[in-house]
Formats: sequence, structure tokens, C-alpha cells
Amino acid sequence: MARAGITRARLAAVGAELADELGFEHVTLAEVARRCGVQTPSLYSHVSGTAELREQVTLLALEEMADRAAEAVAGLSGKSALTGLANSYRDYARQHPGRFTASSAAATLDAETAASSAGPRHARFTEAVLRGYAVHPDSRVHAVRMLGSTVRGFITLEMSGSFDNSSPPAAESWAQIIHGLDTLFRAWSTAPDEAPPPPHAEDPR
Amino acid sequence: MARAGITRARLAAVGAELADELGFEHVTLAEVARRCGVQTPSLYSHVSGTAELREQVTLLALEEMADRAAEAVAGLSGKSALTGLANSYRDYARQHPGRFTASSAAATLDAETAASSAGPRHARFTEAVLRGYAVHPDSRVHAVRMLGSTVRGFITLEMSGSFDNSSPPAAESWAQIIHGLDTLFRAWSTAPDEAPPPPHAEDPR
DNA sequence: ACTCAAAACCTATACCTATTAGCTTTTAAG
DNA sequence: CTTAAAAGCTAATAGGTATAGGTTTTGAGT
Repeated sequence: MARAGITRARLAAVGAELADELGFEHVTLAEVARRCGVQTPSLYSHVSGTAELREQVTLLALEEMADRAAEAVAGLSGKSALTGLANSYRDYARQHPGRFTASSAAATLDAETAASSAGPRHARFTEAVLRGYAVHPDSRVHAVRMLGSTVRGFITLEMSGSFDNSSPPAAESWAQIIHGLDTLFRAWSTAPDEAPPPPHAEDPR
Repeated sequence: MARAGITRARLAAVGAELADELGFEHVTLAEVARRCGVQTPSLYSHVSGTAELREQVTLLALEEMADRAAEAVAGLSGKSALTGLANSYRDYARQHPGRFTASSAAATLDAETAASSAGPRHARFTEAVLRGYAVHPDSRVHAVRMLGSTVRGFITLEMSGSFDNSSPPAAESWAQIIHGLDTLFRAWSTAPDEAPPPPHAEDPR
């Protein structure tokens, strides 16, 4: 279709559209090439293969999400910030399901790429939100991880339709869960919650 | 390799091994056929295609996880039950990463299949655990969903290596997070936490 | 034991996608 | 203008998916 010079960035953009339309697993060199009005092998001058193409989509998604997260928490603190951050992710996932899925595939990023990606930015925003709660330093990382886990887990399950078969709409639970996190983080701000014994033995490797 | 008569169940089993060894996305008819000492087309008498093969692996994983969850919470209540349930999932994911990934792909199950799968069993175990907290009926579903989201989210992020670049080992956060959920559910058992206004407008479609 | 039909496999084939190799056409710098 | 690199293209291989149609087992009924 559209010929306009292939660039790495354009491949990522086309791949991202494709992901949202057909699902991240259908982001394929052949289809992207088709949409760019170019033969498949031509793409190899710009990306090393399918893996890198998808990686670019993943990085694009992480960037976009970080941008939105930044906007969402700007000037807010406490529960408003928490709500804004969480909603920015959920809204993004609803508007761009394929990209959100791509962002979950950050697993496949090598260490250097991951470090230079927007990944760390996300952690910083989350930390910023948590700072508003004055969470005790010893609990901060845990809170960051819990927030990330719960938000990503909920969105994933919601997207996969896991909540479609039980009665209250997912949105209601979402509100309650955010409320719960707010409560919990408030509690963590005072006492550093003495570490309970590890709930089960680590494999001693 | 081993010839012993192909059955749907065996395909699922071989597929599950394959998933753990190479990753769920490498569960392919060709490779399963190879491992069964059979030609690829022969599999079509037992499954309708790649999609159904993977679906079988997903169902197998859901069954296994439900079995373990059942064992893990048997005779326990309160925080012990919570910990046991959560750990049963995390341990399963560590021992069978590919199957765990497969279980996350429940999205692709059609409604009937999903309903008759082990999916509902998981919800029941979670509910059972929550019952030990005497969570207010109005909050129960939300608690179930939060527990599911947090546990699955954490495990996914841990598996993807997201926690590898910050200092306290993931296991420590895991313990803290379970502790946090315990605290929260205890709080939810008393007051039904008046519903806060929805944190943001639903799309009014 | 014998038959014969279904079950379980196989071969052949067509179509995708991925990837490599090597050629041709632009394009823009000097 | 010239010319070298950039950007694309064609050709060709490999491996996975899927369908069609044939052959061999196997076991149920007689």
C-alpha cells in the first residue's frame, strides 16, 4: 500500500497497529511488509528478524505507556495519583490491547535493551506515587512490586475475559482493588511491618 | 522416538513437556509429532490443529494447578491457607513455566470449554480461602479477583525477570505481598468498605 | 479362523512465513 | 557527472500447517 521509505520507527508503528488489530502474535514480517508495500526480505535491512520487529513494538508500547503514566500522575499525590496511574495503564490496555500484550513480552528483552528501555521509568513513576504515601523505605520496593503485579495482573485477567462469567462488572472490582491498595499503602507508611518469616523455603540452589 | 499409540491425552502431555522445555510458543504439531515418532499429519485425527493442541495443554495445566491448589489449602484457613494457595501457584510456575504460560492463555478458550474447565475450580478455592477471612459478601468477589490478579501478576513479572534488576530478591516481596493481602482481607472482613465512586468513567458504550 | 470396516498412520502436496544470498536501482555527496 | 552506499528486489531454502487420499492394523462379530 503506502510506500514512503521504511524506517525502524515506521516498522514499529505498523507492527503496533497490527498488534492492536490482530493480536501481538500476528505481528509478522510478511504482514508488515505487505502493509508497507514492500517485499518481506526488504525488512531485513532495518530489523534483524521477527524477534527484533516485535521487540520494537514492545519498546514502543513501553514508551507510550510511560508517557501516559507521566501525564496521569502529574501534580497528583496519594489516592488520586494511585488511581491516575492505575487507570492510565488500564485505559491504555483497552485502547491498545495488542501493544499492552507486547509490553508484557518484555521478558524477551536482553539486559542492555531492558535497562535502556522505558521500563525503569515505570518503576520511577510507581515510586513517585508511593512516595506520596510516605511508605517506609524498607517496604517501598515491595509496594512498587505489589502495585505493578496487581495492576498488570488485573488488566491481563480482565482482557482475557476471566471476569466475564461472574456477576459484578470488572470495573467495580477495579475500584475496590485500588481502594484496597490505597488502604494498604497507607498502613505501610507508618510501621515497616516486621518481616514475617518467608512463607516457604526457597529452593536452596 | 516412543511409539505407543497417540491419544489426545498423550498429545497434551507431550505438549506440556515441550512447553516447559522450549516455551509455550514452541508447542508445535511438528515437534510433538517428532517426539511421538509419528508424522505430523497423523495428529489431525486427534486434534483439529495447532490451536486445539495448545488448548489441550492449557486445560492440562489448569487441571494440574487446581489439583495442587486443592492439596495446598486442605485443612488450612486464614493466612496459612492464603499462603499455601499462593505458593502452590508460584511453585507450579517455577517447576512448569511453560504450562503456567499456557494457563495464562485461557483467553483463547471458547465459553463452553472455559466453563467446563478447571477455571471455576480455581475460583472456588480462592473463595474458600477468603471464607476463612469472613470477608463481607459484598467484597468477596473483589477479594477473589484481587488475589488472583496479584498472584498471577507477580508470578508473571517474576518469571519475566522484571524483578531481577532491583535489589531485594523477589521472594522477599512475595512474602510481604502475601502479608499485605492478609492484612487487607482481614480489614475487609469487618466493614464492607462503602463503595468509593468509580475511579473513572466507564466508556459509555 | 475369517472378514471387513473403522482406526491409526503414511505419502504427497500446497501454501505460509522466515531467512539468506546476491543483484539492481536510486539517490545524494563530491 | 560519477560513483558508492542505501534501499529494494528476485530467487531459493527450510520448516511449520493443513488437506487429500491411500495403506496397514486391529478387533468385533460370525
